[in-house]
Order: sequence, then C-alpha cells, then structure tokens
Amino acid sequence: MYSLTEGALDKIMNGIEVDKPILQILGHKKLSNSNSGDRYRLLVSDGKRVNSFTMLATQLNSMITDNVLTEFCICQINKYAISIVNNGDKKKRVMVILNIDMKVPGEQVGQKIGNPTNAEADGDSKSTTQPGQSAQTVPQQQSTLIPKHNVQQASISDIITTPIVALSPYHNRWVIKARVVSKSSIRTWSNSRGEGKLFSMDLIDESGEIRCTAFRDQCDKFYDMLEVDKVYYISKAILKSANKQFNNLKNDYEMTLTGDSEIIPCHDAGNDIPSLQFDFIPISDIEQKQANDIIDVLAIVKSCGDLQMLVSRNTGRDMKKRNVILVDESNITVSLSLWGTQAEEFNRSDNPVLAIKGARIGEFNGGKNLSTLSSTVMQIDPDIPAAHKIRGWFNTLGHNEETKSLSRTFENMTDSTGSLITFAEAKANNLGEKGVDVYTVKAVINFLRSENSLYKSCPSENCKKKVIDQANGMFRCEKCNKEYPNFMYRLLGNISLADWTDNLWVTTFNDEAEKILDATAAELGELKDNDNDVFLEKFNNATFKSFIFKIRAKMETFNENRLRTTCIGIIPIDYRAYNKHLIAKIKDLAGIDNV
DNA sequence: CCCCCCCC
Repeated sequence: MYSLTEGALDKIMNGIEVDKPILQILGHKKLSNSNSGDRYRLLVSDGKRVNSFTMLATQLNSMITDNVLTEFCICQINKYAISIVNNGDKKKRVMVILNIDMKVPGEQVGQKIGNPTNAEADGDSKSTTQPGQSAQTVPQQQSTLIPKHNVQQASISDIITTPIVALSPYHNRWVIKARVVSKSSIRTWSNSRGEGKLFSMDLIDESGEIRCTAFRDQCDKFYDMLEVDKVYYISKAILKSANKQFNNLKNDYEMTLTGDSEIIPCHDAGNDIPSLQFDFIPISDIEQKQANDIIDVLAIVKSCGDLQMLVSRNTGRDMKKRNVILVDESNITVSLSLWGTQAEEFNRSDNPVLAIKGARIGEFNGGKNLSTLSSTVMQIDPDIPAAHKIRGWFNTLGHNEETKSLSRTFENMTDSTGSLITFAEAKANNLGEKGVDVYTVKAVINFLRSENSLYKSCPSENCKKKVIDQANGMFRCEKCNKEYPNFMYRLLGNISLADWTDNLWVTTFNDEAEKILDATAAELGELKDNDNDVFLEKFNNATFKSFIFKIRAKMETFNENRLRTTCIGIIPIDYRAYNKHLIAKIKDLAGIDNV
C-alpha cells in the first residue's frame, strides 16, 4: 500500500506549511495552447482531498511531456510556493510546484488512492480576502507568498516576492526576485508610429521565466545596471500578453518597464534563484527538427570562418556575419551564423566550447543550419561538467574524427566534393523540375539583354512582383492582390550563360544584375544554341569572362511549367567581401587565375 | 511603444 500525506492539501491551501508532502497526481491540463508557452495545471490528491489549483513551474514542463508525471503516480513535493490569484471576484490560493520527485510511476500504482473529495468549498471560503485588500497587504497572507522551503534571507528583509509564474496583468502590486539570463543590445527603431530605442532581457526564477523590455528613458536608466547572471528585485512594471511570434519563453505574458519601475540588485541571492538552464540536444538531432525551432546545443567550434560583410537584400542594411562550424560527440557538424558585434568579436581558432541557449534552426539548400537571435545566450568555455566532457572528447578523439555536415553553406557548395557542375549535368539531372535546386557552374556570360532591364515592382517588403499600371494612377500587384500609390524600380537582367557543354538563360535581379551590368557586356557575341565547337574555342580564349555562377532553378507551375533559372550569386565577387581563402579555393578549383 | 534577427 502506498501512503500519501493525508490532510496536506487542506493545510497548504490554508497557508499552513507542510514539509515535503507525498501526493498523487490524478491528471493534468495544458493551460496555454501555444507551442512555446505551455503551462500545466495539475489535479493532485493527498488521499483525502483533490485539488486542481496546482501549477507546475514551467521549468518542470518536461516532466509532463516526457511522461514522468503520469496519471496515478506518487510524488514528493520538495518545494512549492503559494500564489494568490483572482478567481472571479474571489482570491484563490494556487500551489506552484517548484521541485518535485516522482516516487512511484503511475502505471505501477494503477489507481486512485483512497476516496478523496473536492476541497474547493473549504479552500475558497478560508482563502478569500476581504474586499479591496490585495494579497500582499494582508499580513498573514504575505508569508504565503514566500516559497515554503529553503527560504533565503532577503537582503532587504521586508521584500515579499511573487513567483514569476503567478504574474498577470490583473495584479500590479508584486515584487519578483529574478535572475537576468540574457540581455539584448540597445536597438533603435523608427516607424510611422514614432522612433525610439529599447532593449529586452529574459528573467527567470524557480517558478518560470518572462521577457522584460525597457524603452527610451528606461533603456538609458536601466541598461548599464543590469548584468547578465545577476539577481534583482523588480517591481512596478506592466504586464501584457506576450506576442508568441517574437517571444518563445514559457509565459503568456511579458513585462514592460515604466518610469515607476524599481529594480534593486540582490547581492545575496544564494541558490534559491536558479541559473540559466540549458536543454542541450545533440547536433545529430537537428536534422529532424523544423526550421525556426529554437534549440540549445553544446559544441566545439571546429572551425571559425572569416568576418563577412553583406548587404541585406530586403532592408538594404549592412550586415556583419561570421559562420562557425560546430561539432559534438555525434560527429555531425552544423554551421552557426553569428551576427553584428558578436560576429566581429568572435575570431577564435582555438576550438572553444560553446554552450548555446536559444539558437534558431534555419534551412538552406536542403541543409539545416543555426543562427543566433538577439535573445540567444552564448557561453564560451563554460565551467560546467558537460563542457569539460566534450572538451576532453575533442582533444583526445574528436579532432581526428571524420564528420558529416548538416549544413549546405555557400562555402561547402564549392568544396572539393564536386558540387561545381556543368549545364549539361544540370539539364540531365532535371535540376529545378522537382522543387528548388541551387547549383554552381563555371561559365561565361554569353549574351546580355539589357532591354527592359528596369521594371516597376511592388513596393511592399519582400515582394518583387512587377506591378501593373492602373488607369487610376495606382499600381496593382497581382501577388499581393493590392493596389499601391507607388512602386519601386528594380533591376532585372536576362543573361545567357554558357559553359563548354551547354548554355542557359538566367534572370538576375538587383545585386546580381548590377554586378553583371557593371562587370561585362556581350563581348563574345551571341552564339547559336549548341554551337559548341565555336563556343569552346572562344571560352578557352576568354578566361577573363569566366565566373562561378550560382543558379537557382525552379519549375514554375503557374507559368506554363517553365523552368525559371535565376542567378543568385557570382563568384569571384569584387562587390562582396567573401573570405579571401574561399576565393583562393574557388580560383584553384575553377582554374581561374585572374579574378 | 519593438517585433529587425538578416546572407547565401
């Protein structure tokens, strides 16, 4: 027979401390239906009472998803906090489980223990506060806001803290005690609604996590004082619904600092506020994940690329990027893109260990890659056991192991594995006919059609569709199904490329079109299709016109099944600062000696 | 009040 701590729930719900009660889980319910922001409400029993006002700290969500806390299992609650929430017009105590051990699996227990009854009636009447009084102003309830076990002495003794998981827009009198686990850089914005600057940080305590953003004045006021990894008391900030599109923390809300907000450093946080928790997955698992998934990895920097300067195709903004190749004990490598200052500063050939929290999975050319976001935490050579383990592995074995890459990068597209192909091979393999294919060829510019090289395009971001002049002076975009008062000129060049096997018309847009218009004209003259002998001779004598072209081919079903081939890159490139060693490698591979 | 997170 399994014994539960009978009577524990009545005591807990009435503010009486119970040390490590043994309870049975009778069920759970997901409170949020978003993928990232799940919170779980549990139905628990002490054998005498059942209670559904029980929440699991979000850090413990995996105990639900990994089927540890299954129906009928028996658990020991090592640590909990009581939070007071509004339930209709009543105040209701909620037990937030902060630390729990599963003692007997549900399948072994197999049934509900005892005949517990619903404790609602009791709990409600006793825990309802007098109207108009918030929980924090009632002395006997203040103590219930403090976690019940392992309470640390606060440096400011009268600060009563609320667990992050209990925050909501419906309360404003709270103080949280939380650790800053990440802090973005200060960013400025400017749009039709105004301009300003901001930064955001991610906060955790033992109950959960939340994003906090500071705008304008608050940005200046708080940026320098807040340090990653330190603990602060934060109060008088505003809660609002989290926008899940941009915030993947496990919380339905996010926090905004205001002029009234108070942030006080906590110098003696002890161990009651956890540090950043990683949930590492092996690099080999990334292959099965979806693009845009957010993951944690622990890996060795196998190699570190040069800093690249590029211009965003969408925004026209200058960008700094650095790709590093990560490897772990799965002997699989993945490319990680770093951006901005981090890209600039991360120039390491000494194979450091990286512990990365919250990198985003990207997909390119059929491969997977990783990219950092502003919320990504990157620890270099962290002093954690797993880091020492992977360091040992790399130093002894890993550095010599053969690896396989999940990423198809620009760099490894032109490596010695032979991905440089001929037009004949592209056509023989029907590239582009079943989905998108990207391939590289060494070719010459055979002919350039410069007529109509400027067109009026849709002014909306990311849409390059040609607009139709309307009689009313508006411009219609068929793709957006919308009329605009304006348009954007875009460059479009149709060029005929040829190698010694075949030729191909490709379309070029903006950057590439510009390069081509600048770089070369049709000095070789137009050749007839398949005039290979004549062409081969000219090709051989005209190395100054040969380039590596990156072609994107795709069958466009809406356009009478025409294979659309677009030039999306030209190497060697005078215009973009690709790695010197990469250019050297391409020169070597392609036999180009005068780029 | 941001909401960009990029590139091939």
